[in-house]
Amino acid sequence: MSTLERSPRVLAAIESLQARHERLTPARLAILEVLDTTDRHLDAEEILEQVAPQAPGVHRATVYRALSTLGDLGVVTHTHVGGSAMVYHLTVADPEHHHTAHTHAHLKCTVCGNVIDISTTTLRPLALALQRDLGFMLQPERAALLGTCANCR
Amino acid sequence: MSTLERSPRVLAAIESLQARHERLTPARLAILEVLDTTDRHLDAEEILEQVAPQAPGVHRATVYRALSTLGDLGVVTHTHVGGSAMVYHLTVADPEHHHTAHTHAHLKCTVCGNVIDISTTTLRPLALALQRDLGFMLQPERAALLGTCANCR
DNA sequence: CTGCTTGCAAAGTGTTTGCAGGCCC
DNA sequence: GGGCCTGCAAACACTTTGCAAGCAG
Repeated sequence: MSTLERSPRVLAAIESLQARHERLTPARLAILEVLDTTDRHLDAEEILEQVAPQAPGVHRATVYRALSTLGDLGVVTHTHVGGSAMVYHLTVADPEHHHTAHTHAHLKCTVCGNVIDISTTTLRPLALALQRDLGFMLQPERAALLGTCANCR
Repeated sequence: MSTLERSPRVLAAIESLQARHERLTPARLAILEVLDTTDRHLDAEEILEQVAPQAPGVHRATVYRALSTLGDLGVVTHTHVGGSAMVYHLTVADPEHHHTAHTHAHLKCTVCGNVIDISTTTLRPLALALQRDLGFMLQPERAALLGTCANCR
């Protein structure tokens, strides 16, 4: 009764899987739906917990392997934000206009640990400067910027 | 014969230790000198290796504990650059003009793994924007920016 | 059926901690 | 000589991997 409603983002992810002849397994589907449902950034452990009701018995290692595969496909983005575990989220924002996928960078408050998303457009000037001066091509969606958030100042 | 030459940076660090009534042990001194000597960013394992000749028998756990203490003192800065181990370096650039200590941010190439230092002045516009728009106070020296370096493009 | 995926368990990194003894101040 | 610091070993958090069985296509 819950597998009937599939969000466009999950459908797009499934298409990506099939386009690359990757198999659509219960574990992978459950992970995609967990990532689609949440608005937070989840680490592997949290994903495992939230996958359990949908697909009982899914193993920790399977979560890691699935996330790795989905990451290779570009369906999922992983970010390592200072000190803690890797966090994952869906890459695709809109299947129809995937060229406008709204990627984002991450701020992490070193006090409360919260992760704040910021649009990559905020980083564009910096990215251009780095490219111009150093030939360094920034991947803004994988940037992890540490600091103190407004609440914790 | 090797402990005779102590760089100003190490001397400043020792002063900081003593000012806080922290003890100057062989392990701590050796770590400071290793960090002072190198121009790279070392992780705990590398520090351990390089400390060995100076202070044989120093244990891994001691390195971590010393780095933690030195970090609390502000003498050492630690940065967690995407995916790999924490890296450490001396904070103080110049004991005479410590208000001009040349802090830096870190770029990491996701292909070759190299860490590139950039001056925090490059990040100033971004820092100001984040502060203005979100009240987020960026700590530029702990920023870890991922991307592709000029060589690996 | 074929072989990609999974579950399980074990190993692999990177880091922290409890405890008894040692050494700095 | 008091108490911080260390060595040791074990625990810890996170992630990867070898292998045999399972299921998607």
